[in-house]
Parts: sequence; C-alpha cells; structure tokens
Amino acid sequence: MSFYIDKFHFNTDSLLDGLPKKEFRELKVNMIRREFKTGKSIFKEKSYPTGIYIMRKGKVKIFKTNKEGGQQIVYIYCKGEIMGYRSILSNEPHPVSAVALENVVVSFIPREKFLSTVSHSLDLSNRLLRNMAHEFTVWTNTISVFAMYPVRERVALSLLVLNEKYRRNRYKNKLPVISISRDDLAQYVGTAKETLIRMLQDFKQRKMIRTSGRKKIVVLKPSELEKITKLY
Amino acid sequence: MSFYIDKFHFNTDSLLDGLPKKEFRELKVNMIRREFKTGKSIFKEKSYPTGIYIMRKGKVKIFKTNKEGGQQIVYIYCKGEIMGYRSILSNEPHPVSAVALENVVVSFIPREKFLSTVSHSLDLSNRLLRNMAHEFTVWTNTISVFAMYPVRERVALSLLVLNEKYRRNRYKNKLPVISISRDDLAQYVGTAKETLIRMLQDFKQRKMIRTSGRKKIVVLKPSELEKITKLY
DNA sequence: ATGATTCATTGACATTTATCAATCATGTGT
DNA sequence: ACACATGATTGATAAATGTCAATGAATCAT
Repeated sequence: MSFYIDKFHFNTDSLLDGLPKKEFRELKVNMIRREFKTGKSIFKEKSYPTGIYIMRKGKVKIFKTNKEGGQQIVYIYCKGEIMGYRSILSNEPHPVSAVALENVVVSFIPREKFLSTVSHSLDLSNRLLRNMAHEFTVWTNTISVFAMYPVRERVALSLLVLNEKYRRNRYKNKLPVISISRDDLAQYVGTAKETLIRMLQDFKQRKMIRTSGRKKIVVLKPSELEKITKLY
Repeated sequence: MSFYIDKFHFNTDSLLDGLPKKEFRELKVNMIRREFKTGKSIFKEKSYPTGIYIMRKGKVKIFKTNKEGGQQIVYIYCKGEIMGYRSILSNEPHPVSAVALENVVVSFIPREKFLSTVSHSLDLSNRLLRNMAHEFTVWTNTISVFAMYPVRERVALSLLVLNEKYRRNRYKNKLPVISISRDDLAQYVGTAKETLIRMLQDFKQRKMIRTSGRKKIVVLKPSELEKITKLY
C-alpha cells in the first residue's frame, strides 16, 4: 500500500482550474509572472501580504524564526499550490516567512484583485473553504507528529513526504531525487543537523536510502521507512 | 503588557452573531440543544461529521490518538467557539476526537442544514473563510512551539493560554482557576505526566502558580511565566 | 465516616537528543 | 588541477526528557 501523503500535503492543484470562466478570467488578467532565485525571500514573517502566489515551478520553504535565530520549516510548497492567501483573508500580517529552495516561478495576483473576486464569487469562496478545511487535517497531523514522535520516526516520515513532493521532478522511470540541504532537512524535521545526519547514516546502512553529493537523497525502500513511522 | 493569546486561540465568538437576519434565522431554526457530561465523547477520529457544534457552556478537548494509545491534545474549545465544521466543508472524516472536559452544553446544527446555508450565503462563506484563515496562524504557532521549544517553556506557555481560556469562568475579582487533570495537561503540553509535574513543582516553589486538590491551578504571576516562554 | 480506587507525586535510572569541537568532502572560482 | 569556502560528518560529552516503581493524597461509593 502506498504512503498516504494527503495527510501531510495540501494539494491545491485544481483550486482555480475548475473555476467558472468569468472569475477565472478576472483573476487571470491580473496575474503577473514573477521569479525568485534559490535562497531569495518571497515574503517575511510579520509583513503585510501584498498578494497571492500560485506556484508554477520550484519549491518554497515556509518557516518561523525564533529568538535564538533558529528556523522551523512548517511546510514546503510545490508546483500547483497556492501560497499566502490566508493572511489576506484574515487581514493579518504573515505568521511565517517564505524562501525559495530552488529557482522558483510563480503567478502573482495582487491582494485587492484577489479580495474583490473572493468577495463576490460564492464559487471561489466555497472552493477556498473546502481547501482550507482540508489543510486543517494536515496541520493537526503535523502537530501530533511533532509532539508525539521521536526524531527517528519524524525523519522517516519527512523523507516519505518529501519523496512524494519531489516525485514530479523525476525523469521517466527514475526514482525521485530529494534535493535539500542537511540544514533545511533538519529544520523541517525539527532536530539538530548532527542528529539528522546520524539518522540518515543509519537509514543508509540499512539500504533504505542513498545519498550523493551535498543535497541529493534517494529513497530506495519506502516500505521500510513506512514501517519505521508506524503510520501505514 | 498582557499575553497575546490570539496567537494560540481561535476566538470565533462573533462568527454567527453578525450574520444577516435571514441566514441567522435559517441556522437558528435548525439548532438543537445538546448536553455532554464530563468525559463523554462528542465525536471520534475517523468518523464522518453529522453537524456543527456551537459551544455554549464547558470545555472540550480535541485530540489525536496514536498507535500506543497515547493522546495528543491539539486544542481546547471554550464557550462561543464553533467545532466540527471544517470536516463538513472538506467532506472528510474527523481528523481528531472530541471529549467533554467538563459538563458541556452546545447548540448543534445538522450537517445538511449547515452546508445548504453555506452554499448559498456569500456572507457566511466569507466569514468562515476569515475565521479559518486566522486559525492558520494559530496552527503554525502551535507547530513551531512543539517543534522548537523545550518542555519548561511549553508548560509556561500552556498555563498562560489556559489562564486566558479559563478567565471567563472566574468569579468577580478572583483569579481564573484552571481546572484540568495532570494527565490532560501533560497531553496538552506534549510531555510525560511526571515531567509535567516536576515543572509545576518548580513553578510552585517560585510562587508563579498555586495548586489545590487534584485539578486546580491558579496562575499567580503571569509575567514571570511570560519571561520563561520568551515570547512576550 | 471508611475503605477502595483513582490520581498525583517523588526518586532512581535509562534513553534520547543537543551541543561542541574537530575533521572531512564537495563544490566553486581561478 | 588547485586552493578556498562552505557544508557534511564524526566523536565525545552534556543536558533534557522519558520510564519504571514506590509512596502519598484526594475523591468516590457505600
């Protein structure tokens, strides 16, 4: 049985695609293509949102920074997903920061255009509702994993989630290649880099994963990792 | 400066109150008063939602259960808040369970009635959107706290949050009394009961809190607890 | 009021995870 | 190909947290 990534992934792909022509055109007209090079900031915690971002290419990490300067990655956005619309709806500053993990291309829709379409489109409004409601499931799962599971299980789970997220990038018939630095992965798992590396070494010796270079990880035996998570 | 509970509390009080008369009446007609005694289950993880619950009296814990039977409390609902509507909107089973922490009174609105009102009321739809968008802020904060902060800080923070949640119950001029078992509090903080108790003992000796009987905790010096959380 | 039961507390100890320092490997620019 | 800079890895150790077992205190049913 395959890993049920839905519990840890938003999957907003079709949010705008099935929209009635009128609203779709209304939003599309206001879209601007924007690019962000690897490592560039897209928006910062506590700043006020200026618009929404529809992911076209690349990956974006969403994280919070604490007093000591440490970062906790709470989500990684992929192609098709929509970022940054919640703070616009609740009229609050961004609770998190966003940085490009790879070269990123997005479609940007300015705040006011988005808001005005939402405010008069029951269809869009209901789609967003359904979408956010599903995201709730993702957040509760994430919280319970962080609060209850030991590092080893969190690493296994994170690799499985990332394996699905990076699946789209793969070449025909090839296994997905997770491309992420040890620092970022540690912050995603919520542990120290050294501890993360020890877990990866262990998985490597058990032939569950293979690593190469500085930031490539290939999952060889997802089913073994699933056993570790005890979540299958 | 007072503790900013908004970051850890939904506050859905006015969600239905300001609604246009028509929709309000439509929902009100379908409300049923229901009661749950302390410890009774309101809904269970993986079951399909039958309706929404508007909290009128008491407290409800929302939690996930893991393989080993352990529970992680992810939220505590208070008077005025609305439970259980997200899973209805996303048409998914409940990702969490709900159990009454005290004797609880709710107004229950059956699934279909709620859905039909949402589907044709742009006003209600937009209110729910704003509401869920704010909740997102709460979830990211919760995740980063669980992932990055040590037990001592999580206990201090949890006491501050609960202090606000229990504020409404207090008698005139009296300090709020947090009424919760050690087991529940430990599950809310995400730690072992014994570890929690040691932290409480420490806070007691420092005169930050007072305890009495099995499940009463009074916060004496919130500002000292705030210092511990380093979040003020 | 009394005994039974459940829950809270304490202590000793084991385990997990973080931290610090040193070394190694990879990728970069020349 | 070479040296530099950055990130990855390893080892030793400390700190945080969990577990188990024993004891004490509050609540409940009679």
